Amino acid sequence: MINEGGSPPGGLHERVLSVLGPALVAGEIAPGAVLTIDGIAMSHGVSRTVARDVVKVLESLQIVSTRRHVGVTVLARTEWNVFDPRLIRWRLAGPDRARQLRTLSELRHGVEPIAATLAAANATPEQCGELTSAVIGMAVTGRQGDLETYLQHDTAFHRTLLAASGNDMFAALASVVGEVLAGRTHHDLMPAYPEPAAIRLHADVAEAVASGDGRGAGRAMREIVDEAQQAMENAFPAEP
Amino acid sequence: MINEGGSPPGGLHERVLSVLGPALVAGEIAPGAVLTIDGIAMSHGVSRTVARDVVKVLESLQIVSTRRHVGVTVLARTEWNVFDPRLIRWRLAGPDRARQLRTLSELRHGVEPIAATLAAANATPEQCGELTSAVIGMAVTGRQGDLETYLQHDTAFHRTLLAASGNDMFAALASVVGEVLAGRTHHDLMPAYPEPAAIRLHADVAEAVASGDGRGAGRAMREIVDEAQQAMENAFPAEP
DNA sequence: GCAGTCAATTAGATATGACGTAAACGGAAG
DNA sequence: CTTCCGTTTACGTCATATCTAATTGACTGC
Repeated sequence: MINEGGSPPGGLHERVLSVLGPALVAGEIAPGAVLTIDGIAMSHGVSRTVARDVVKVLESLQIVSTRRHVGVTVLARTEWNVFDPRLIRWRLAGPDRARQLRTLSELRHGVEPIAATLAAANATPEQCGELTSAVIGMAVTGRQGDLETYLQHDTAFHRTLLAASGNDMFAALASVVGEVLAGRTHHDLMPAYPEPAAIRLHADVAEAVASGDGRGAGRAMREIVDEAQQAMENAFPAEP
Repeated sequence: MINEGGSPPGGLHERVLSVLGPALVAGEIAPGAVLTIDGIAMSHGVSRTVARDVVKVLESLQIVSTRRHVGVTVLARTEWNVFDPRLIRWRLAGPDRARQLRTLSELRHGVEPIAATLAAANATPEQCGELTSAVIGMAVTGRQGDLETYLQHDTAFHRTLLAASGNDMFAALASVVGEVLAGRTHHDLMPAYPEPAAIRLHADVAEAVASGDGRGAGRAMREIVDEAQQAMENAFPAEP
């Protein structure tokens, strides 16, 4: 193929995936629907090789399953690997955004207090330093009303804390928490100037972690996520 | 290829994957190591097509990344999609088993109380029924010391509860919780006869969920997972 | 002697054609 | 009407060729 029309970014299959994936998670191709590899190849103007690659990835996300003579069947949402970052990104980009944010927020609500407690036992001195400098950054930019930079420090704080928990799976949720935080500030769910109380609580967490006070760290973090959860529920009221 | 030596199970690439995957998560092929698709194809006696499929899956798990002229690089563990059920299974089957169980147990510790609280608001009458019948099953088989059947009812209880939370991601953790519970009974971490107190707490959760008492459900569930976490930590003391 | 450039090499990415195989469908036989 | 077998279909796998990007190293110029 002589590359008709210019080929901008990464691999071909990524381009196809970035079309098919969102379409699937958005429900445009409903569960139970059946595609064929040749159909995918033709409708996207790529070879079977690429279509196969794409299907392999979707299969590994358990969004589809393939069977001979049947084709590529879209699975029910309950089968999907909803923890895959790619899937999360697609859902956040689609009509499911509000629901996904609520879901992630609830997950965060469960995980972060435990992570804080564990961090108090496992954090390295470097990580403690990162936590406090993140808190300082939050305090400074918060007073200035620079919400964007505030968000960066906030995200760094939570990422460091999750990593300090010493639990792989918690650490892997850093990007998810980042999404929730970003979603909040970019949806005008933050006051023009962050609550000094919120910053104070972050400082409490950092201090408790540094002094090995697991219970205290957990308690302070629980207050943080309680408040965040509240804001999220006010913004996106639960639907039936 | 005329199928030399008999091909028992699913696709070829699954067989290769079931060798390469465990080897990677076990650290037999250390992060930073570089493989080649042709090498994989040859060393497993399959075609490049199959090797490509395998690499695509490993890539989607973010265990490896491929770059031209370089090959297939094993990524650092921090990059891995540690929530993928396949990855979890491989780790549970390898030398990382104890650590993975502890990790999952901590995750469960965070998630289940929240899930119980949410379930109190969202559970359908059918789900409430399933919860109570699971509790009854636990009580009966517990008295008889039939730990295997007890485990089944216990697992069903937690699966139903997670599903009833109305949160996709919590529901997806059902298999993880199942692994933790199974790991516990199959490692002789359970008394010969389950604590009546534990069964009582499950009943409390079911009752609180049925009556819409979110705080009560969360509190009772927290006691359950606290106890479980304790047992897990006693069995696998934290290492530096 | 060092830096910048270009060509050769390498290995993955893609395209294509062929064959094998399992599953579903349909017609024929009992 | 049921059972069985052949046909069809679409994925699984293999093999080969070409394209493309990235690395390496030699070559040139300051």
